[in-house]
Amino acid sequence: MYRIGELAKACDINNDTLRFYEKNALLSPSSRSESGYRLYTEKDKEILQFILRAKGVGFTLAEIRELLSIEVNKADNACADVKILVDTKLADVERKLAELTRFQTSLKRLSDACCGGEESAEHCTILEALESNTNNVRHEHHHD
Amino acid sequence: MYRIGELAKACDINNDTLRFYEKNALLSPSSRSESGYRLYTEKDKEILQFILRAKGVGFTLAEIRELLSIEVNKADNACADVKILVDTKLADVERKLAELTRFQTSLKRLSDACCGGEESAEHCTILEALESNTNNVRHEHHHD
DNA sequence: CTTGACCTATGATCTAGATCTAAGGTTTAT
DNA sequence: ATAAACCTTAGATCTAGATCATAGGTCAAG
Repeated sequence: MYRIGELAKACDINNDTLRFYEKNALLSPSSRSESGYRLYTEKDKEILQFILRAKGVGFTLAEIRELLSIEVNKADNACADVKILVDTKLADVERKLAELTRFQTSLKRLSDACCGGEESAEHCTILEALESNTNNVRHEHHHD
Repeated sequence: MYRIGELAKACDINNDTLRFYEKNALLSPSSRSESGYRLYTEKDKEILQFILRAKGVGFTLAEIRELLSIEVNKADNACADVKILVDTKLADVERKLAELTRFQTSLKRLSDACCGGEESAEHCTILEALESNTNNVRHEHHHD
């Protein structure tokens, strides 16, 4: 069992952030002490770590609340609803993955162009690096 | 040449957001009309689209400002500085990619468990789905 | 039994990012 | 030449997310 300060320190966040997450239905301590202190279990800690990771990749707290609410349960006929939610988030994640992969490619290209190869780019910005692998996406150049 | 309203509409954002980006050194119109109207070029539009995509994958405006400032120039001896910045962002992107890939795996697992296979999970949450491919990362289960 | 480090609750403050308000100038169409 | 639809500026407001301030209860150590 962790008290609020212990859990906060273990996960490198502020005590108040834990109270904030509780008020916003993201994570409640499994119990309270006699005198009202919050008591968090190991499981609570895992949920918190999930929240922090999800935040780190750009999910909003509202989205994280949804993710945490997912309960795939064969006995439950709300299964279709869950599947829709999961598949929506999955599409979201995959869109981000695709976009990030483009950034990765561009940044690699810039990194290589820089200081490295003797006769590479004479002048290159992230925009140009990105453009060179994005032609087929959206723009129609009508430069005639 | 786009006027502010035209560019905003084309990119589905608010006029005020463009003024905000200008004030915050992210994107300035290439010129002004006689009467002071902002005039944006096609190039400006590309920068804006870059900003919007970068935002979409979780870069802050401050980070985007840095990315836009990257100018790999062989004639410029600040090249080492640029490389450090680029490589820092690259590491950042790759960390996000790894994390997102884990979410993708977990969500796929949930999606498959749900409604699909007749005898799959009886009860499964995102946490459990995530744990099952994260054992080697941090937790030590001592359930004996 | 009191000091200091912790905890409680409520409500205010801060930041980033975006949008809105107010007071007025510009352009286009009638 | 005037109404409608734009544009300008400066500054206020809003949201999400987090942190701080205040006033007080709890608890371990001296």
